[in-house]
Amino acid sequence: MQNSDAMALTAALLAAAGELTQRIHEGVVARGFEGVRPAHGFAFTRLAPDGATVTDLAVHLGMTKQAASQLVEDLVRRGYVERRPHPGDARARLVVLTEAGWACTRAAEEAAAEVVGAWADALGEDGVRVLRDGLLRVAPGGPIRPAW
Amino acid sequence: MQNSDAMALTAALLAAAGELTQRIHEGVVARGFEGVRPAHGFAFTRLAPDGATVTDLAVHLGMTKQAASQLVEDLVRRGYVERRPHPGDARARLVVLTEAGWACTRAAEEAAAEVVGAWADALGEDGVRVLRDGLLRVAPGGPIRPAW
DNA sequence: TTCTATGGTCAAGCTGCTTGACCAATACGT
DNA sequence: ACGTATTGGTCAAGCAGCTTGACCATAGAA
Repeated sequence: MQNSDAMALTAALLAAAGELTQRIHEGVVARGFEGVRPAHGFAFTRLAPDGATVTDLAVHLGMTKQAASQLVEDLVRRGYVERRPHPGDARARLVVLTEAGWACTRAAEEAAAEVVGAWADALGEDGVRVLRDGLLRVAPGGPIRPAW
Repeated sequence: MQNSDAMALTAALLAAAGELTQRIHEGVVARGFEGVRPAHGFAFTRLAPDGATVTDLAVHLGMTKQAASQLVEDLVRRGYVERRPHPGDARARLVVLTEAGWACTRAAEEAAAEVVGAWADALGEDGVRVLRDGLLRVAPGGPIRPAW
């Protein structure tokens, strides 16, 4: 295994991650959701089950809570989430998806499934599974946010 | 294949790409090269063989030529590259690595090989190869720059 | 020659993030 | 109970890295 192969793997990983993210984003936009950034999508996946606090979001997205707070404020203005009082902690506020937020989340999942489906045509369902499992074994809990 | 699996694959890809990039960067810093960003590394891989123009770099990095020009200016100040007159085109300037630039490139390759080596311990050499080949088949020429 | 395209830089502006300061509510120690 | 430290959240200012727009010099085509 040459050193240069390691760089090639890095480039391939970035290319695949970037392409997938970008195409999902395009799919979401094509479904009529404008003004959303990929980062919003990753926020949605954390908010989806039962909502989360700003601090939770910050940890999940790998940014400061101030930045997460700004992101939430942005999503509130766009109508995708709302802040509700937190049951059991008067300091905290529970950020939950609105109906529009849920619709956008579903759109993202559809778009993602579409792209990955195309990948499955090239690699086979098993190939995709192997890919995903390998990645999970090799970088469990890696940062969602890109390093540069 | 569930929709949510597609999102899991996306997350896994970003995690792996982010972790690899980050660890290479740490390895480079640990080898004594400070003030370099991952983006610089990807610039180096384009400059490595025989140098390149600012416009070439911009295309390779997926940014405007103004941004690439700023990046080059930064690298010049740090002593990693220098601008030479372009043989055969008086408008263009050939950006080439200095000795420090080459040293930094080698350091990055070493660091990358180190991390990927650890991955090979978990997946086997073949597993890593399968990973890389799958990625290349699925996203050839994808963007090096992350989408968010 | 003249007209257009290309390589490069300067300047200004914007976006998404950071650091720093601060307030309100909670948890802990005594 | 009380005082102190910790935690959740926001406001404000600043910064890094990128963008758009304008411009100049050289190159290539008509």
